Amino acid sequence: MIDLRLLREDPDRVRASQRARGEDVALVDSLLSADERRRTSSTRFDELRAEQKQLGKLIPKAQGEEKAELLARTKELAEAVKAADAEQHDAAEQAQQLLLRLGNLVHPDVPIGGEEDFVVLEQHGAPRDFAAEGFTPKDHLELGELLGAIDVDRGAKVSGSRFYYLTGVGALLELALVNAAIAQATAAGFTPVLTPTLVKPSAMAGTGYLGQVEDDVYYLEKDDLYLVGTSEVPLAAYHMDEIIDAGKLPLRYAGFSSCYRREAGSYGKDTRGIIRVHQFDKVEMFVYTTPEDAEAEHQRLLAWEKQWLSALELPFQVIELASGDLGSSASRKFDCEAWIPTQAKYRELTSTSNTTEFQSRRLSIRLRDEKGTRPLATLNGTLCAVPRTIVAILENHQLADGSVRVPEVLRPYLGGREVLEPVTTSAK
RNA sequence: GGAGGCGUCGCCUAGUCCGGUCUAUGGCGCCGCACUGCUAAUGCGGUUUGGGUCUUACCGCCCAUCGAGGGUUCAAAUCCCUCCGCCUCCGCCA
Repeated sequence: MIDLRLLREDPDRVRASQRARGEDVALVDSLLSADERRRTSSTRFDELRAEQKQLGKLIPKAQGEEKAELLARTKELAEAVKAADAEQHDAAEQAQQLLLRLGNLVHPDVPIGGEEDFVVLEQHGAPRDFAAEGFTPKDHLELGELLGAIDVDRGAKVSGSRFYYLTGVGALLELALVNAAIAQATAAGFTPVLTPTLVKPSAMAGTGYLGQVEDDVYYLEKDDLYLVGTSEVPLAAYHMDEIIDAGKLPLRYAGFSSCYRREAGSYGKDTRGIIRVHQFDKVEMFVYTTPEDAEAEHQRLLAWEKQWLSALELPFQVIELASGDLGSSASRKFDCEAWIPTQAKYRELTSTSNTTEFQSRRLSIRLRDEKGTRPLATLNGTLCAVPRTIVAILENHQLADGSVRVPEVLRPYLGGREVLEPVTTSAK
């Protein structure tokens, strides 16, 4: 949600932002007139209500004919107040509905364009030359099956496509990744948090996930609850309806939770292996800070993501997403993409967004400082999305015999193991 | 799932039975000022949040806000209904 005052004072800026997103520009004018109506009707209600209160005070003191007259007058007034209240209510509701449809303001430095118009900012490490090493790399699923780490067949049998089991070293690898990620985050001052994964509509809407991506969200109708697609949701809603003392900022949380995504409209995409799945675990960084500090914090989140991928010894690049690919809540977004040898391309492993005051306005989270109370800024960034990280590790660190070298950062969490070996006896 | 109790402007709390004198009481905390070698103490004032109005700053004023939403009434913290949350007890259960 953006500031209505800003919309009134500088509608062109909001129009430009909507245009950059490829979203409805006319929404701005609908919103302007809805806001106008809201203010007019609320002023009218205020006036009528003030009169009603004034007259109401006279009634207990009045006597006889005078009292009867007053009662007749106030009765009339009560009708008018009721009507004005309904009108005011309706206008406010309508304005709010429109306001919730508006995306966040796009940061001025964001490249304009769609999904293909991202800009590569940096590259770290270099893809391995398997030809020079004398073997053809296996893909993550083949490796995962050799290692007894990944079982998609039984995942499909039990739960359907895009589900999987992590077994043996696969399970251990996830736990090692999660522990190492939480260790890095904790060392950086984050508070580790295990979150709910079922949330109310208010939490889901507040974080901006009930708009254009609503189809991608699992919903439990019987209980009116949503399964979160990321712990960003419960972490953002954690401080819903609160006012936070500015001295406590920034608040940094490292959430760990399962994430659920319907992946609607992705039929045929990434059907092999565990690149794109309906359920996965993820360590997510989430920060509440001042609007003034938000851009610097965004760079810090990106730096922590780079530190993590570097520690895993993965070749990756950093891209800045274009305006049309931001999602409604982000004003700016950077992804880190790791090299996937068998696909010969970089794929998203982490993503960090500066959502500025968009979520805090929707969730009614404010800060209090010497200037008063005002919305704060929220930011989020992936630290470790488990399945894709496993994909990248298996493929990039594989050896000719199908075993996989363990990056040093994970060894303490795998009992010192340096190499994951193929299992000889298949469980199948 | 069943029965009962509770929800007041940071925290605690008065008010709810019996509607208007509530512009919501008092204490604690916090902020400002005064006074005092310093600290402490004391005194005075302020201290929910949101919307609107106004020279979009200050001051002021108006309206809403007593868990949320409806209803009754000229008038609701107070009466009625629905929902939410917390607590106690019973039942079931990993």
